Amino acid sequence: MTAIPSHNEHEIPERKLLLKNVQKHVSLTSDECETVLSYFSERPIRRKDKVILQGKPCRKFCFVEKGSLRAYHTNVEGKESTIMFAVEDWWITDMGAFLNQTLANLSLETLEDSLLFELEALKFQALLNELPKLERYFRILFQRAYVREQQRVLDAISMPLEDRYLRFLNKYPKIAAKVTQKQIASYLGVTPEFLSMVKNKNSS
Amino acid sequence: MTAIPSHNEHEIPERKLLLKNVQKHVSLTSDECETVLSYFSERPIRRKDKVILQGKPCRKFCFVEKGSLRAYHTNVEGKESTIMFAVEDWWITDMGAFLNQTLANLSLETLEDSLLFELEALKFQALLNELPKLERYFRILFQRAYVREQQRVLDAISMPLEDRYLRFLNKYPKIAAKVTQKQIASYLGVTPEFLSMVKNKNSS
DNA sequence: CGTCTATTTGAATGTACTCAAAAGCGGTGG
DNA sequence: CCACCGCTTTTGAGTACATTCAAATAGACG
Repeated sequence: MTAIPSHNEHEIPERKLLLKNVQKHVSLTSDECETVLSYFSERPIRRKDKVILQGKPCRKFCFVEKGSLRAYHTNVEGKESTIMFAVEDWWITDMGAFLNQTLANLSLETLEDSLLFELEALKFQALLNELPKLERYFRILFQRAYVREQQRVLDAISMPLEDRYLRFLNKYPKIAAKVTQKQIASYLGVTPEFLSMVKNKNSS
Repeated sequence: MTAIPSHNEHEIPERKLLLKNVQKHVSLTSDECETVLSYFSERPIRRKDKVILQGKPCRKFCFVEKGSLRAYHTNVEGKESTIMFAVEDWWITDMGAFLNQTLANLSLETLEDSLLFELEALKFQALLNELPKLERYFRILFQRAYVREQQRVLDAISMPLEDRYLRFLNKYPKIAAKVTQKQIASYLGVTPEFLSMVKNKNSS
């Protein structure tokens, strides 16, 4: 029999992006760090695997410890719209469905082999009750997410595609390097054909 | 000389939408209610007055006790894009500028005579420090705002204008009743001419 | 009542999509 | 290592969506 690698009791907390991320906004004792981690389950997951399926319950709020994911909606005609990408050190889920515990409106799939820290909806509540100081952490998180999405709405309704594309490249260079142009097109809300045209129109 | 109406020391807290709104998510003692109110300044304001000016500092986070407002961005060509409307019982500001204390990217104007409760940026921090339980309130507020904006992005990039228009009417009937069609067009990101056409195309 | 703005209508133009096909690229199996 | 396969990207023609500009009509407000 081979030895089964056991959970390492002496992990260096600094190596966990999750804890570092939380501690950007609230300080935690090492006891509190352990408490936080105890609410999460660590999950290695392979490229192109689905974490959430549109139409199924959405139970998890995911922190990306390693790797990258894409959240997208598929409409009745089968057209995909990408809602967000997440790389290392980001949170991702179908927040609407997660909060209200309704069926997911989005699917979530990995872009590469990844490592997630998953938080169940009930445990999310329980964690906030046990460590109320985390309310501040999540308040700041959602506040920023709100500002970002609002800016994205403004971009979508007020800027021409070329500007939006360049802005995306500029704002999220790490993401741009990992995803296909088709996925960027679906994030910007245009067809891949049109994005290709706009990109290449200057080089005649 | 006419008598100057003095602040009423015995106001019925239930009459304040602000306190009722907070208490939807966290319970407050009557002392805490007074504390909350002490951080705000009450401001009556007339129709079409500006609360925030694009390009100027953004100092206030506004709760609409009465009336309604519109937040919009004006681009270099002078085209306006409406970011949000707020009616009674809503919060509104240029959140990005408010948070980072940068110059406003949006203007905020009333649609009618209104009554605002204004919270200064520094007082926002101080209030959260004095009453940490409000972190939860704002966490929930921003969490929902995030979900709404994300849904709006999805609508904007995936649905035809007619559907988006009908959805707007259906989702915000109170707002739809108060604003012009031109303002709705600028919220949806199209010209008023085109919105008019789409609305009337079925009645040939 | 008069003025100012919003709404509607229409023609011409530009933006973005569909469908189809060719070219490029990456991964997989032989 | 190479050849094939599937998917992405590009290109192009034709069509639909959305804009600009202009002018007429309708409403709102003082």
